[in-house]
Amino acid sequence: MIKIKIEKPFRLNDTVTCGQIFRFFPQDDGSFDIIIKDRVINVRMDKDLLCVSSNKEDNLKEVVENYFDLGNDYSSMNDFLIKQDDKLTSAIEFSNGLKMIKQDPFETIIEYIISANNGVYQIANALNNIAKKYGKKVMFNNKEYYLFPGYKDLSKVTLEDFRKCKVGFRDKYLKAIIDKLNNNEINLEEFYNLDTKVALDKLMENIGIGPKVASCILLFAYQKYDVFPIDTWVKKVMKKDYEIIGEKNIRAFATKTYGKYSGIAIQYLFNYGRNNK
DNA sequence: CCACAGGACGGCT
DNA sequence: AGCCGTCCTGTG
Repeated sequence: MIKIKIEKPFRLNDTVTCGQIFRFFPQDDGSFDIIIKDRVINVRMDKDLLCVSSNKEDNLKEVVENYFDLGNDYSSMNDFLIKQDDKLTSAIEFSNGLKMIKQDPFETIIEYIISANNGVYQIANALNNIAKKYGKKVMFNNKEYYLFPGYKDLSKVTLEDFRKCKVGFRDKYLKAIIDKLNNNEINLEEFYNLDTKVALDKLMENIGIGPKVASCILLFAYQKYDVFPIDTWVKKVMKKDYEIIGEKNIRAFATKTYGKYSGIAIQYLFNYGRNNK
């Protein structure tokens, strides 16, 4: 067990539950079990301390600080967004301390391909099915967990196998990108350094990845904050609170107003919206 | 049993 | 360029 002193605003609960990640497991004591790449962690806040335990203690502090982006201060981004759109003021005050989680690129790609035309519960279910079948089993606090498999582990998985994991018609999308990765036709590392527009186009060359999915991948795995993933929820908010209708108009508004922090603005809007119906 | 919710694709204009 | 039927699973 390690304890990390929180120096900058951090809201663990909202950060975990606001829709960035799917494979987290709330515990009875209010803590979360979360599967991060090659380990399972348990996290909870105790005043200004983040308490973390894991089945794998090495580099735990570094891994957790990086995962929750604890080293970055979001206050200048927040100031920028409020200056651009004062309607965001209450959302940002409400969500202060919401962090952008840094996720594993491969898992993020699979997560969001599965997310297309799908509900949160089904997405989590499919991911857990895949992990249980093809990922490494880990015992943690007497509970069984499964790490998410890498693309090499999934190279032989057939369309029928994926269907059994309840991914539905997205089976062929998963197989296509996993084959490409195993044939070294895609380099997951290069997206970190690509310009957002170029990276979006490159991701969308893959079947099953459209504008929304590509934006989510860049936002959650590659820290590209200038994307604006437009889903039905965003469309509703834009219509209701901003009287803007249509993807094209929404995108133009977001680019003009939120600019390089568009993706963060969405997180604040969403987190505020879902807690204040 | 039917309606609906949730993005991307592909065929059509 | 834009519109729309289709894909699968789960819920109400």
